[in-house]
Amino acid sequence: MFEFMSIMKALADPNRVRIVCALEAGELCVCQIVEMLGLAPSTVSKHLSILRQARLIVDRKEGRWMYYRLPEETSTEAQGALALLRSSLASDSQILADAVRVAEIQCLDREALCRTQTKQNA
Amino acid sequence: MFEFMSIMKALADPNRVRIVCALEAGELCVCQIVEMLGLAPSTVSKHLSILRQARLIVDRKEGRWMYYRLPEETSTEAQGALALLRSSLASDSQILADAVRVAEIQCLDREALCRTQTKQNA
DNA sequence: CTCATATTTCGCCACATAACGAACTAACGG
DNA sequence: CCGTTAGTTCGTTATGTGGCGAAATATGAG
Repeated sequence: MFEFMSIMKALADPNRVRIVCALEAGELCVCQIVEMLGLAPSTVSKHLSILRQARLIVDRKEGRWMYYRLPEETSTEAQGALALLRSSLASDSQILADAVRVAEIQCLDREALCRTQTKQNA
Repeated sequence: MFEFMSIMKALADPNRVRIVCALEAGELCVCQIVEMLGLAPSTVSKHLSILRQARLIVDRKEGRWMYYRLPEETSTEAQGALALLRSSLASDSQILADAVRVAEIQCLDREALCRTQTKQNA
């Protein structure tokens, strides 16, 4: 029950749902998620922490950057919840708009967002 | 997104999750749910209202009593969420204990149960 | 009609949570 | 070393939410 409740509470916030759905396309670093949501980095970091504790996302550190992605393996409850998100929001307008925005952000990265990242993305 | 969020918010409270799971066994009237949760009738009524707005439960009025049950037909999102609850909490200790308690409550005379509550509250 | 019963609505309080900015930590480049 | 950059943690604030009791509503009994 406790684990299930932490998953439900994690997914009871629209910004956290948007993060999870954005990660369907692949891993993102924090600054990219910050740009997508238009929230302060500290706020986004808190959201990511809540999603990670619910085992809905996993992280990977690479130098100064922190990358987040959906887990390959996690609890049955978390997998079920992720499947529910996928089936319920696949054609949601907000989620689709976010996907477009994320694609733009990944291009913008080369110019301005994370300057040092230009080498890696090029 | 709005509908999905209302479902997630509805299921982000353990007492509401307990209500939905209890209704797996069949419909219950408000006073039976009140007895199971041990909360004030006004609190339970609010929970039921939130679940109903999320289309996770439906109601049926019979005289002075209000019966709640799981919907035969509802939104795809709600169906998926109910399925997630079923698969995630089928063997949860709290949910199992509630099922036993509900069976006990159903054996009691309904009017006697409500009369007892009234006297306790008075 | 009036009274009792079952449920809901309202008003209030305590606590949880989402947001921000500031301060802190970690990693890289001089 | 130092300064810069990416993230996190901390402190504060505003809003949301769950709880209760009292009042309101609706129905049935007398």
